[in-house]
Amino acid sequence: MTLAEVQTIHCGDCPIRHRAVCARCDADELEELDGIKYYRSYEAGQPVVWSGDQMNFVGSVVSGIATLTQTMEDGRTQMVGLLLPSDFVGRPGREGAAYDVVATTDLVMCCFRKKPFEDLMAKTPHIAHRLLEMTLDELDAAREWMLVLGRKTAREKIASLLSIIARRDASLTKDPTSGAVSFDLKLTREAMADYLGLTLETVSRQISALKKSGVIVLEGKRHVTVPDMRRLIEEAGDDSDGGFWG
Amino acid sequence: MTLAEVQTIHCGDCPIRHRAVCARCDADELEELDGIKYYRSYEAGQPVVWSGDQMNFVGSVVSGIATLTQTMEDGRTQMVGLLLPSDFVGRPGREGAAYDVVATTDLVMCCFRKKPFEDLMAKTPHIAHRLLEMTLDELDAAREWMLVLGRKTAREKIASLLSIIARRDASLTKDPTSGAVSFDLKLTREAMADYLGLTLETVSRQISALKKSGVIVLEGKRHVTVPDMRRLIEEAGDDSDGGFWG
DNA sequence: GCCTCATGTTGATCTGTGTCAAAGCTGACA
DNA sequence: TGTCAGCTTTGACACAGATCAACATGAGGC
Repeated sequence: MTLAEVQTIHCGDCPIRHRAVCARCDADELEELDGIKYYRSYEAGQPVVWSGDQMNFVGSVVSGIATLTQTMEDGRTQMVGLLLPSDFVGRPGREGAAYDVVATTDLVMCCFRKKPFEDLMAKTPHIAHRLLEMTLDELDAAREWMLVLGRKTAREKIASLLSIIARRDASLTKDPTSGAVSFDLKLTREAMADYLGLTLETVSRQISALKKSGVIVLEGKRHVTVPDMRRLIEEAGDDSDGGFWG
Repeated sequence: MTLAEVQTIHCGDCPIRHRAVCARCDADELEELDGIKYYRSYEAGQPVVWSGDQMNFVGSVVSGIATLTQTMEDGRTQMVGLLLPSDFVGRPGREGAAYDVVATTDLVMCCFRKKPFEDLMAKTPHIAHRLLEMTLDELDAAREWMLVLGRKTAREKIASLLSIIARRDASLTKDPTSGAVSFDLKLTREAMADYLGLTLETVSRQISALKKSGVIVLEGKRHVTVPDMRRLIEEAGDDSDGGFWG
């Protein structure tokens, strides 16, 4: 299924609106602006927007996860953001996207084309304000990540990523007596390397090192338990009070 | 002069409005919203907002330059953004700023407090839209910089920074026959290192290396001439078509 | 002029991370 | 059951960039 073939389906009842656009407004605002709400579906691995394409819509993730990546000609790649449900992407009217957006799971987005989006912005100032807030949050997160990329050691980078995942991951479990936290790493070592500006070998080695010093406990390759979050945060250097994942 | 002592002066005629907030709207919009426009002045080196302070206003730079930096307890610092005239900063109502904002030259800002700012956003949707656009531009620039920090070599980093400065610097001169471009580097080697996640020694060495291979010509320490921009962009790996500086 | 201090350059050496290579593990599938 | 492919770990080695140190340059003040 190519980008061109993606179905565009009108929807009269977008489940995302209360979390995303309307998170701070009265319930049913959007329903009154009929004809401007759409779904789009993408399969895992499919590009949502490819760097250089016209990005002619604004979309909010309903379900699934997408990654934002930048790539150099020689193949070096850097992940620059994640889109989780309720996050936004898109610059209607902007020539050429700045980075690739790829669905890493099956993905559903609620999309607005240029004109309806501009109408929406003009008619509902509180939605415009909420969008600005969300964008500023993303900007803060991106800037925090710049410190990780520019100044932290490999070990600190891994610890930063783990502590941010631990804070953000909704499916995490917490042991009430010990306070230990566990979660599934949904990333390959290579994906982690792309977030952190490292090689996958270095990621693997540093995870082994954190395991050996007892900061984390691994079951299998992907299930992580953190016996003491403070210890992990300490390893991260400190940041870790907001972060890349929102 | 401490932050608390900064004068807050009502102004009825803010010269920045057409470049910043109103860049895409009819001329005199702001004049009709009297009583919500302010100036603030800062001396070079003075903090505008210190990380952890309440950031209780939104400000647009009228003149001067400020830097945004993040610092770790052990002193490692990473520059995460620049504020040039017409740029914005601030999150009214947000507890604690995410990073330090410091005036690096004498600085004048046009500021809005929380309430007037929210009124402005509500009453003038085209200004709200313009603010969103500007914030999205900054987000794109931050993400582009993440590629530089995470994946580029020292030499590529220097070339990236120089080509971005060459594109952004208003005071640059261009030789009409040869196409050579020259400008003054307004940054110390240390500041460049903080942008690029390097040490100042590495910055110095790589500048010398670029000079030796003829990509740039130096007069004194700070005046740079680029005989062939394509050559510099090639050295940068490629990105360099938007960038950190706006 | 001379001193001082901030900024910049260069050299020698060290080290963290990349690179290349081999082998282990796990789940899918025939 | 065996095989295969993708992911992960681990080792040996190389190298880019950090660190430590010495010296150069240039502007400002006396």
